Order: sequence, then structure tokens, then C-alpha cells
Amino acid sequence: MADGEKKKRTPGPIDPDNREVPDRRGAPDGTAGRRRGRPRRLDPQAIVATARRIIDEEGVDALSMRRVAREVGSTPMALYTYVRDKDELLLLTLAGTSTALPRPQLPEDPRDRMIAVAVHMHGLIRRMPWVLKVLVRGDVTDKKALWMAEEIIECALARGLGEAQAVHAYRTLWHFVYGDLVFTAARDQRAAEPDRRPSFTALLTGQDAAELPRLTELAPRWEELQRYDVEEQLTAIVDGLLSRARPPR
Amino acid sequence: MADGEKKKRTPGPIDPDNREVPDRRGAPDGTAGRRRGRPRRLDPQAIVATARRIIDEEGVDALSMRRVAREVGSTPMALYTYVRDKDELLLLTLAGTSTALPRPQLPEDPRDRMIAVAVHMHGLIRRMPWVLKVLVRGDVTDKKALWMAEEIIECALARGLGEAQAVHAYRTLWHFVYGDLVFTAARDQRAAEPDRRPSFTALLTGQDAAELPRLTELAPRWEELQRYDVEEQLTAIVDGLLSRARPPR
DNA sequence: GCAGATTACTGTACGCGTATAGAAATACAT
DNA sequence: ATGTATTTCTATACGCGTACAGTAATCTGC
Repeated sequence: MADGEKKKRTPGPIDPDNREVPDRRGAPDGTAGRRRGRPRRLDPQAIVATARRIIDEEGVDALSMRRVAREVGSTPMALYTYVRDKDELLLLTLAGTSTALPRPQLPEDPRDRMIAVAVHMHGLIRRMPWVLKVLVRGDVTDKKALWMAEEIIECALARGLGEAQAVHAYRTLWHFVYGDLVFTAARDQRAAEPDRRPSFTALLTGQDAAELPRLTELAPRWEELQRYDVEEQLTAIVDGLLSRARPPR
Repeated sequence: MADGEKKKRTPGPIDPDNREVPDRRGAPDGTAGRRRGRPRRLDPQAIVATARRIIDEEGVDALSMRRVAREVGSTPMALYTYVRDKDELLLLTLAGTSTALPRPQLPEDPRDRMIAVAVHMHGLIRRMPWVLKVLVRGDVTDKKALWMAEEIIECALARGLGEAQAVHAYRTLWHFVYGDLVFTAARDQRAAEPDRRPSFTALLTGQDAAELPRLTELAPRWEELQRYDVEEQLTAIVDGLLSRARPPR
């Protein structure tokens, strides 16, 4: 009790896989021994379930700690017994969501397979854009999504990349996918707002034309030129990454 | 006045380039005619300047509308006469900041030049991580930063890419850079927190090993394997993108 | 002078995430 | 029984971004 760090947040964490963690402290064996302190009145699973329901029904913006607390019949701060902060709640909510996602049919060729997985990854998140905010915090915490990393790395290795190179390739692809999704989402949202801020292309005037001739030239078609096919870009990236392999002899 | 949309936010916007917009409404010619309504008591420039000072001195987390209002001797809501929301204030703050950034020496070869610009871009933002939050909202609003887009696109064209391809290449590079920065920042922050959440590699147990053999194998070295050299990855991406050029004949 | 019109600002309020302090409810050692 | 340790939950409070409604100060046309 001297000046060391105090232990906090002792309660068992919520397991993403819908199995209650049986409180390792109660009994040394597997049998969930009785807890020591005040008994729980909240069900950790119910908290996550409520959060998920709110998100499903009204979108991620409708989710608030106060709202969840109200709906599970408690106070906001009580939730903090089970989650460190709102982000953690989101993370747990996400972890349970992607459980039932079918894997697509994948090509045999490692290169094509890599591309296909990356495209799949992109499309997956594109359809549930709210996870973007969460994914930054905990990398891909969901085991159900790890097969994509596994596949990409495996393919990279099959094409002769070293272990480090293969992992780097995975991260590079993921970073691009993430960046693309963030900006696409931002642009979509911007387009939805009525009084949009002028695109930078509108700012290009006389004196800029001298310094930025190419941008000035392309400005009128800028919006249109921006739109690319993600698969094409991913293909290019994959080819670039795979070109780093030492040639198979 | 019937059922049309009401006009709001009539006040002239703040010009990023530190020149006051002279209120186009007062007089048709250039002379800044007298304004019509109640005279201003706040200086738009001062608002942005104060925001910038707070960020420089105490970091972006210290910035709040209330704080800025207090420091310019006004009320929070008064600021909303000049900026639509906090994000816009951040955007304006950013726009003025990057003014005095010197361009680096660049290689002549288009490919190397592309890579160099992308690396420069990455390093630039890496040194002021708070801009990440802002950049999503408005694309690159700062004219002083547009030369990088210009250079990249120009190089891509020089290497035989079509106009659309060149713009796509720029966006692809930018999306990757952005994604990389976001995740790197997130990881740095996570590492700084004492009680870090277990990395996914710690979650891999028995049954996972069967489904995810490669990840399980790499798990012990995961943290180390993640770290890549950005320039290497950018080089690979650039090469991949440039390989889409139709061969110069 | 005086009545709008127009612009700039004030006051109040809402819901938010969460820090902090303490109260309540249990198990366990005495 | 009685304290003590442990855990869970409650109460209160802070600062946040900003919606909304009103007030104040100026210009313009009469």
C-alpha cells in the first residue's frame, strides 16, 4: 500500500465470444466460485447486447453511455465497471457482430487471392462504416476477421516474400484500405450536406495556375477523376509489393 | 420568406491566407465598404491566431471553443459567427500553419521524385500529428501543400500514366500515407498507456492455431514484424502504380 | 427622427464522456 | 457478532460542442 500503483478495474473483462469469464479468483479450478464483493446487478452481456441493438437500429451516432445505461436500467457510471471507456464498448460490440460473416470463394493463384481478400476486406467494412472509428483503437481484435490477415500473409509468403515482407505487405494493404474508406466516407458525408465547403479546385485562381499548372488543368474534372476502382488500385499495390520477392529459382 | 430556405451564415468567411475578406456586399468596387449590421467586436484573425497559439503551446487536446472564446474575451457561441464548427476552426488553423514549409530537394527521375514527395508528405504530417483529424474533413485545403499533389501527378504523367490514372495514383499514395499515420499514431499512443489492452497475438490459443497457423507462428515476433520502413512500402506502391503505364514506344 | 433590415453577439440549455468520492452489499477472518 | 477487505453501484460535478431564442448595434429608406 506504500507508493506502488493501485490495482483497479479488477472485474473480469467481457469475453468477445459471448462466454462469460468465470472469475478466475473465486476458485482455482474451473468451477465458477462465488464472487467476493457486492453481487452484480448488471449483466455484462446485456450491456454489449444493448449497445449492439442501438447501433443496429439507429446507427452508431445514437449510441451513448447514458443511453445504454438507461436502457439496461442503471446509471452511466455503472457501466464503467465493465468497460474502460466508450471505445472499449464499441470494440466489444464490434467483436460480436462480425461473427457470422461467410468467407467468399477465393481464387487459387496467390496474387489473385491476395487481391480478392483485400477487396473483400474493403467491401466488408464499406458496408458497416461505423467500425472505422473503432478499428484504429485495437487493430483487428476480432478473431473472426483474422483469417483475412492470415490469407494475405500466406499468399505473400507463397509468392516468395520473406516473413517480414509478408507482414509489411499485409499492413500496407490494410493501411490503404483504411485510408480509402475514411476518405470515401468523408466525401460521401460532405456530399450529403447541402452547403458544402468549396472544393479546393474552386480555390485555384490566376496566380496559382502558374505554380500548379497541372492541377489547374485538371480542376474542372477533379471530382470525376478522383473516383477510382478500388480493385484496380489494390491490384497495382499488390503487384508492387510482390515485385519485392526474390525471384524463385 | 415563404417556405424557401433561410439564408444563414452571411458573414464573410475567414481567408486562410491572412487577408481579410473585405465584405463583398458593402460596395461593389474593391473598396471595403462599411458593413451593414452591428459592427464586429471580434477579430476573425485573432480567433484563428488564438487557436493556433493554444495548439502550439499545449497541444490540440487543449483546444476548445470555450477556451478560445475566453481568451479572446467573448462567449463560446460568438465564435460561431465566424466558423461553422470546431472542425472548421481547426481547418483554418491548419491552413495558416503550413505556410512556411520549405520544399525539399527532389530527384530528377520521375519515379524517384514521386517516392520522395510521398515520403516528404508522410514525414511532414508525422511531425504534426494533430492535423490528421482535420485532413479528413476538407481534403488538402491548404494551397501551400498542393504542390505535392501537383508533383506526384506530374511525375505519374511523365511516366506514361493517363490523367485519370495519375490522379488515382496520387489518391492511392495519399490514402496509404494517411492510413499508415493513423495507425502508427494509434499504436504509439497505445504503447504510452500503462495498462495496454492485450494485443491480438496474445489471444491466439490452441484452437486458433489450427485455423490460423501462420499468424500463430508469427505471433511472438508480431510487434517487431509490424515495423516497416515507410519509404520501402511507398516505393513498392509507386512501382506497382507505374507498372500500369502503357509502355512508352 | 423613425421603422425595418441586417449583422453580431449573449444567455440558457441539452446531452455528452467521464473523474471522483462515497455508499451498499457481499465473503471472510476473528 | 463484528470488523475488514473486496466488489459493485450511485451521486455529483466538470468541461465539452453546439442548438435555439433572444438582444444589441449598426445601416437604409422614409
